[in-house]
Amino acid sequence: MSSGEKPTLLLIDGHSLAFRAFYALSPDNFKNSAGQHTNAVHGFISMMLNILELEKPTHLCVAFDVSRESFRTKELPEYKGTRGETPEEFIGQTELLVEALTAMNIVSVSRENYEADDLIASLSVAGEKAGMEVLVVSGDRDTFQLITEKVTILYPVKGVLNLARMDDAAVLEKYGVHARQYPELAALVGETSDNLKGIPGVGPKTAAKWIQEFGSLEAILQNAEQIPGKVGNSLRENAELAVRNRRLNHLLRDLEFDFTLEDLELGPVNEDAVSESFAKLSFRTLLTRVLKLRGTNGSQHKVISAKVMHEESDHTSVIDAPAAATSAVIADLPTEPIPSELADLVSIERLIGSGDCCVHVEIADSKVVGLGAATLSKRLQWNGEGNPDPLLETGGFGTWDYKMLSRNLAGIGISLGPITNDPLLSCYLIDPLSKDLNPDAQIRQHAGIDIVRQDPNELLSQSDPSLDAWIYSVLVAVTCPQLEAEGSLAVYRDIELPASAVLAKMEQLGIAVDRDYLETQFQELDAEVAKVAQEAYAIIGHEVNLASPKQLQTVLFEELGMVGTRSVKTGFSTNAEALATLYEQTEHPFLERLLAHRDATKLRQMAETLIKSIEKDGRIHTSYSQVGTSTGRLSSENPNLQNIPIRSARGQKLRGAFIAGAGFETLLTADYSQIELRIMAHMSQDAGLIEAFNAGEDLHNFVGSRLYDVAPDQVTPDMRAKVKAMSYGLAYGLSDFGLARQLRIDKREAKQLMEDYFSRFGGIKTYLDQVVQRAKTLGYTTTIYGRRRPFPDLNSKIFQLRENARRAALNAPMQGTAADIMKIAMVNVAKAMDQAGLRSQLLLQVHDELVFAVYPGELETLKQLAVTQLGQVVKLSVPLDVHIGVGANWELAGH
DNA sequence: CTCACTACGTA
DNA sequence: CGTACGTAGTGAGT
Repeated sequence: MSSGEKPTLLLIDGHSLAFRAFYALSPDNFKNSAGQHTNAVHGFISMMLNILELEKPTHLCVAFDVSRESFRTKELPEYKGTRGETPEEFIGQTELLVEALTAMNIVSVSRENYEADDLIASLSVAGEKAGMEVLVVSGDRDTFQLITEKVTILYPVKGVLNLARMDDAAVLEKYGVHARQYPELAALVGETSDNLKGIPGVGPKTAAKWIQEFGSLEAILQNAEQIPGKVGNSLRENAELAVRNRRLNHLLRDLEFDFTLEDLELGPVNEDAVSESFAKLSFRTLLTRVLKLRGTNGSQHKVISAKVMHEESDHTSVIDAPAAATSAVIADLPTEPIPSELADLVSIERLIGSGDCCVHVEIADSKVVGLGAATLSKRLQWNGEGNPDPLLETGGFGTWDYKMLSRNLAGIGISLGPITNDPLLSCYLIDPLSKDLNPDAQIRQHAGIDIVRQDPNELLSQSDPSLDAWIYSVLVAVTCPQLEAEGSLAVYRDIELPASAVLAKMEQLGIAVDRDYLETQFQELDAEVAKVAQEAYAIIGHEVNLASPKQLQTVLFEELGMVGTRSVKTGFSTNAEALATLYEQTEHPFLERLLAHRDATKLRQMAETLIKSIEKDGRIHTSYSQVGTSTGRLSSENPNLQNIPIRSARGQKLRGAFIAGAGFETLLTADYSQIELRIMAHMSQDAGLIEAFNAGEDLHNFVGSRLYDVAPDQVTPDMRAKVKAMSYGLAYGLSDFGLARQLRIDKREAKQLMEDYFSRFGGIKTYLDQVVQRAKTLGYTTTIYGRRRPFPDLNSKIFQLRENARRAALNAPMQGTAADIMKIAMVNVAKAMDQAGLRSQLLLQVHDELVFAVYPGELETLKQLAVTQLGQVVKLSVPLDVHIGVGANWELAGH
């Protein structure tokens, strides 16, 4: 251990980690020669080594429970009583683990009557007092009470390999209370895993709210009379439960030990001892890792890893044949040794030859820690020496999920250069419905190659970036010719690839938001929710979970005796449409409150989600999924900025939170009006619809005038609404039934409307029928740019499936073409802005709308540029109409 | 803890 | 019995 480093004490809850390891690895795969299971021991050591590697602690101690009995079970016999029997295969492994730890010179500790957490708590305090940083690995949230500036909990989340760093900020973020308050929250809520019941009706949210309000559990209990409602009663009745829980979850911090902190220091290991111990356990791969990580005070030269052997050569070491971890199939592919240095990779052409080079990058601790490059026949791997960043910034290679990599690299100050290929995108274009868009699944599917990622004896796979890079190369080599054969290579090269670079930038920019504004909105909505809920309860005379369709069914259709309209699986629907119908029938005031409550909770939740999404830069960075839809559209997530309310006045106010941000003048939106209907007009070549778009008249008025044989200015709002619904519905495969339901007219009238429509605009029907027919024959639909979507269900014997497929098929070319056009527009806009030297920024895409931040002085230029670029993407039989909006925020800039 | 279901916001 | 999405809450299951 280098003396300059800050001493760091790592404390591990032995059983907690051993159990996780036990469930992560199959016992069947891990037995020693005596038939004793060793999966928990193996997994534990592997995970421990992983933590040692990442955290580089100087001191380590592992604490175990002696048995289930402790002073806590003496007070409360049922404490932790819900824990099931220890699995048979686990028995004996703790002892083996302690032995192995001893062989590695690692101190393990346990004590009669105390739990491991008490030992950890006491050691943690001791370590902190001695000026050390302390890391605690424990799956027990009670340890959160130990968190201080110096003490961090590594808490296992989802999966074996993930440890969340819980410090005070993380606890506050996740639970809404400070770490020191966490046990008070747990005392109120209860802890199922410890068999501790909490206050009935009190969940983490309520508990956090109270703690925030009163400051402590004690204060809450003192002021219990002030707490209203059911939960208030519950609290008063069960106060002693909380007190008991708090007593039980308090960890002892003053236990003393017969060793000193110095005894916990990690030093070199005795190779023979570890070797012997691991031999008993039949572990082979772990030995290498231990010795490499810890160093040995035994014979120095026995352990030499493959990579070390090459170190003498240079920065980049040639990898010999693909690692043993890959399947035999890979060995069939030609490999040749390439003497190379990092510099050779920078002049990428030499490596590529006629093939395509791909890279795979691994990032950890804000650094590039792994870099592999490959063509079909060559694999190079960086060994960690020298700086690979310039290579990445030069670009000129392919990689999987450029957009994600670009964002991750940007996060650590590296700007990824332009790329040549992204097999994620090519695989998506081949099968936009694919459920498993990951490299291993795709190479199995497209090239029949099975990638075996890890030796079953190894919990933590050794990373092999060049293998990943090689997989990408294979995928590029297989999918591009297929795309070419299908006529969709241009969609890949000219649309998706360039769009991914534009999207990467948009994601990184994010959009500025006004946090105070959003918080005010949230507060208002929160008050409204509470008010409306109380009114609703008063009307029906009792409380009910207004968010529970099931409970609402009881209230509406049993207690209030209403007659349901639409049926869903659980009974009658309680959705807004059904409630509206019920309201027409009964005018019951409860329905009003319920609808208002739904509205307000939905908006409140959105406001909350948005607030939580604001990053340190004061902006919201959504992620666009370029492979998330079957039609070619984008989707937006974390948060979804493509469904921010606009229709209702109250909802629209949320848009006011999105602003241009410091240094920018205003927001500008550019949207295509009725783009899908225009595409329908073009594709169908229906003379009536084409004329409608070229007439310069309001579209729906024009169509209405044709349909009802009146002058355009004689079309009533009612007529216009019907025509509009009809026009849009067409593109979705709307039926007379659906049209009738939507317009609340009878089916006969709806049917008549459709017949009239088709008699005036016959080309549309012909076109739609032809789309479906073609899709039935070919098995897929295409957009005008060649994007395909397969339709396996179009010939299904099951009516429902076939019908669903039919409607989706007739819509896909229109929605897909619109998506293509918008993506091209984005690419062209970005390019034009660049060429014009504009400093304005493209920030968001919402299917048919783009949102820009306008740099001071660029408003007119940008307006012109946007109109031009969006409008001239493609020449159709009807013009592409672009509408511009300008305003200080998204609400004002909207249309 | 995960999943299906219901609900609801957008284009 | 209208296409395409993402998110959140409930309640029943593991």
